[in-house]
Amino acid sequence: MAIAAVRLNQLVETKARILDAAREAVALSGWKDAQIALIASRAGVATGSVYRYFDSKADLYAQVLALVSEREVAVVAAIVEAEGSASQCLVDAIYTFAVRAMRGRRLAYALIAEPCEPEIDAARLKYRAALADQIARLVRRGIADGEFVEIDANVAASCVAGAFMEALVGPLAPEAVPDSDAAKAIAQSIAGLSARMLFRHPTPELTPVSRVSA
Amino acid sequence: MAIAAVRLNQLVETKARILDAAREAVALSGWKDAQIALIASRAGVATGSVYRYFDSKADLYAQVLALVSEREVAVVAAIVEAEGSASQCLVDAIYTFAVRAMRGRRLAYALIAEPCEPEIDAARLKYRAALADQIARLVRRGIADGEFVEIDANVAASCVAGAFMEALVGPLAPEAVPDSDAAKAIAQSIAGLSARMLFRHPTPELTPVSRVSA
DNA sequence: TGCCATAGTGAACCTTAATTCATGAACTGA
DNA sequence: TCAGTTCATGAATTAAGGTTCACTATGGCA
Repeated sequence: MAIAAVRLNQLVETKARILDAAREAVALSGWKDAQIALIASRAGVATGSVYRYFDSKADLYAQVLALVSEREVAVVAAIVEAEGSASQCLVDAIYTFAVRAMRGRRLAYALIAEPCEPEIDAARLKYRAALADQIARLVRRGIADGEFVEIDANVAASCVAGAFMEALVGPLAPEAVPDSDAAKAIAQSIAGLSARMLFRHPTPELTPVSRVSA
Repeated sequence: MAIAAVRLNQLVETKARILDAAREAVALSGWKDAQIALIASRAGVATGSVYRYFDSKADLYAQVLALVSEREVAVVAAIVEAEGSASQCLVDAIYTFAVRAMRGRRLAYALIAEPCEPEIDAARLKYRAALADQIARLVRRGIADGEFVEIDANVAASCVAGAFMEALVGPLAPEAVPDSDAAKAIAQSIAGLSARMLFRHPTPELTPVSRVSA
């Protein structure tokens, strides 16, 4: 007995609205606003309704994280797969990630660094891992092409990911300046440095190219 | 009206015992065991007594963190101040930090990466910052000596600190192998890579020297 | 039109530790 | 020895949200 399409649509829409409200709340003022009752009211549903769509608070935020993160990982993945030397791709990937993060500073800060409940924090680790996985692929390519030093790709990828994420934390902090020119300079420094650790030969300074589609 | 010396000693000792019990509990099984009642019983005092020595749970763990972290930061600081090129010091500092962390794997994991309550997490950030500060001093030295690329020392230090900490997380995970030979190799990779991003010239492979005193 | 499955409601309930505090013990100096 | 003060105790309280659930509203379908 199939449920009417209209009704199904309704369900999907409501779920999306809750996810949206949750994302917005975090993007606006971080984890302190990540309360079920608050999200529900923002989404225009009752508190209890949230539990028709999500098993728990942790589940809800795991899905929010997945939603946002998948987009970022996809952007990085696209650059990883793109034309160009591994070195250039790596710099571009990091630069693009950094620029995008700074653009949605508050949300990025929450998703990357802001102290939050252990359950949610655990979900963040998956995101970092997924990102590191993309980097690792690039590392393998660079090693194969002789551009990068020969080293365990996973260790290298962790180092790279850790480097640019940690360096981003300061600039992402809610009170930091969202200024655009300075931000670009910082992103460039971060990308240059983070990638540099892998270069086998002294490489002519690579100018990072933002490959942001939207 | 001075309190008798004996009594004062008693107080200091009790406080130390509570701190110790807290550290041990975390070192043994992480934040899930970081409950006041449990710590109190481990320390051989009543739950309420903990509050004679610490304002709150967060305060207690902030002090535990400070205690452990200060030691690590001091070890790094000593290496930062030591003889030798900035490059060699940097490699040594990271290597030593990594080796020490792996030695006290469970505790290091808890202090660096394990999901925990927001209040405690916030205290961790100070530790990271203090460590980054030490690295930053070394970066400045390296730049002044012409060994490192010219770059904002704080950004560079964040990158370096982020790189080796992130790369350590995997090996520090409670279920990871505590094996000693493999551990050294990993520590060496991490140190080599993390430092490499700063080198101006292709540097002959530096062999990290563990400068662990104890 | 009336039935029924399904979604929505939101106040009440729980859970889980942190925190408090009334009480008593112990030690101090006189 | 005795009053005064400090310290220890641990059961009871609090707090803060997450989660539940008995009830209502809705909309498709015969």
